[in-house]
Amino acid sequence: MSVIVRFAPSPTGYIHIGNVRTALFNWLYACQNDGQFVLRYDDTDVARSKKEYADQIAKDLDWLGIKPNRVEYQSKRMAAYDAAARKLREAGTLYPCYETADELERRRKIRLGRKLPPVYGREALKYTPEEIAAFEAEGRKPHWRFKLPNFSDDPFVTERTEVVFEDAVRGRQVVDLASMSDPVLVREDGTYLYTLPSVVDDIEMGVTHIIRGDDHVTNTGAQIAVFEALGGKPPAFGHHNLLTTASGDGLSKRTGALSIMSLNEAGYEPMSVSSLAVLIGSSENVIAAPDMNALMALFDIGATTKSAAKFDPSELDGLNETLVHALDYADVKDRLSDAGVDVSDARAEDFWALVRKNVKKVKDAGEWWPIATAQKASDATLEGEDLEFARAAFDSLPDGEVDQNTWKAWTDIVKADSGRKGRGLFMPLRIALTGRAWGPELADLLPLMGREEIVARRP
RNA sequence: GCGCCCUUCGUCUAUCGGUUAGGACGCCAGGUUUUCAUCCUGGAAAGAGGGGUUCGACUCCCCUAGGGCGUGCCA
Repeated sequence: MSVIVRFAPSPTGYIHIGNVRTALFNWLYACQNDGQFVLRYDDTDVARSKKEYADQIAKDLDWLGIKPNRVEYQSKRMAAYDAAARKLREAGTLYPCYETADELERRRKIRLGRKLPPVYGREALKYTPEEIAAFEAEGRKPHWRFKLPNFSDDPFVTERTEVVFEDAVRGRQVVDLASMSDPVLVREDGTYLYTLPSVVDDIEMGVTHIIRGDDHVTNTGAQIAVFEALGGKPPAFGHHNLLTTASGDGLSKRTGALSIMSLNEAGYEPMSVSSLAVLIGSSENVIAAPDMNALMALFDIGATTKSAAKFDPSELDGLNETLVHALDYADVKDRLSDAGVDVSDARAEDFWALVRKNVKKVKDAGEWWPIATAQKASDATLEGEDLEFARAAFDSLPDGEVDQNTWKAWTDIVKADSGRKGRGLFMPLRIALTGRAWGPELADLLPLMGREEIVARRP
């Protein structure tokens, strides 16, 4: 049986590293098993779902290298859900409830006050036809709950109350349905909550593995019950651990700075984002995988930890740096151009080979381009003895073409003239030439600059 | 409140009763670069607390503390 997985975001916000972790787990699992990846927008909540978000999610996934084999929108599949709901109503497992939100809230509080789990008491199952008629006469519309096959009010009737499933990361899981409320499947306005559409789609789309965050573990019990009520075979499950921020809070949808979109805009490589998202919280070392195949080789859903992992955005910097240091010119040419590097200049390729070791992001190379190739006023200032030293040094620049040997020849002369050496010798020259106290190898930078530029930078 | 899960260096983690508790990132130091960065080498750094069980516990059990998740007409 071929593997079919799905990533089912609700387009109610931008996705962040936590969401993308789930997407990547699914994508990698599908790739490892020669399977299919379905992108399914869970957009049944019409009030909060927006096309803008759905579009951005698609872009984000594409940027990361996730190419869905199939894209679906739940908002376009209402007929299938209607049919499923009808089937459940006929079987008597989907029943109408007329409580208002306020009433339910009141009951929850009462149960809480009695130190009881705040589960729905199935009051709606006991309505008389007269009561229902009265509700309808008031103009009240019902919402519909799924009757969990969990317990009976009759103490002599013993029904199954536990759902057991084997989880790919957490092992054998037991969910006690007795501690859960019958889930609402249909809202008062007739729209569906995610539970029913999700199960209907998983069945109809042939989903074989559901890989998602472990905040869904308890849900899985009810979902398996819905699968069975619909005559479907529950797929395999794998619930990965969740990420928390450094302060220990769960990642929420609104942590804007951590959205994939903003990470992209900040200049991070997609593979550094993917590497961190996939490898953190697993027994694999967090390293920068250069491409998706390398990451796939590292990924093992069974190696995921069960406890929440702290996600530190600054880890991205280190990962990105090692990735960038190994990037070839061809890989970054377009982006260098965007960053202000003149890629029509013959020096551009050498420039990249030299400067990549000194940048954390590809776009940072843009700052070095004018320093390396065009006259740029010095930012840093030299004073006193260093200034005098530098001026004298520039006057003794050797004649002839500036090549890779020039730096050595030049500094040998300057060293003999001034008696300076080491840091005292090089730092004033570096600062005079580049305006910075750090940067690429000067021996290689000089030929890029050319004689005119060097001379023009005499402080 | 109730239920489920979790707790090893700063961080992500390995260990499946007997180890000098290992690795990676970060950090520190040394080396290379006659400079900074890059690169190389080395180092410091951990079993939440308390009870058990056992010849022996990071590992098994219980309690406490801390954390995550769930408990929605959200997904």
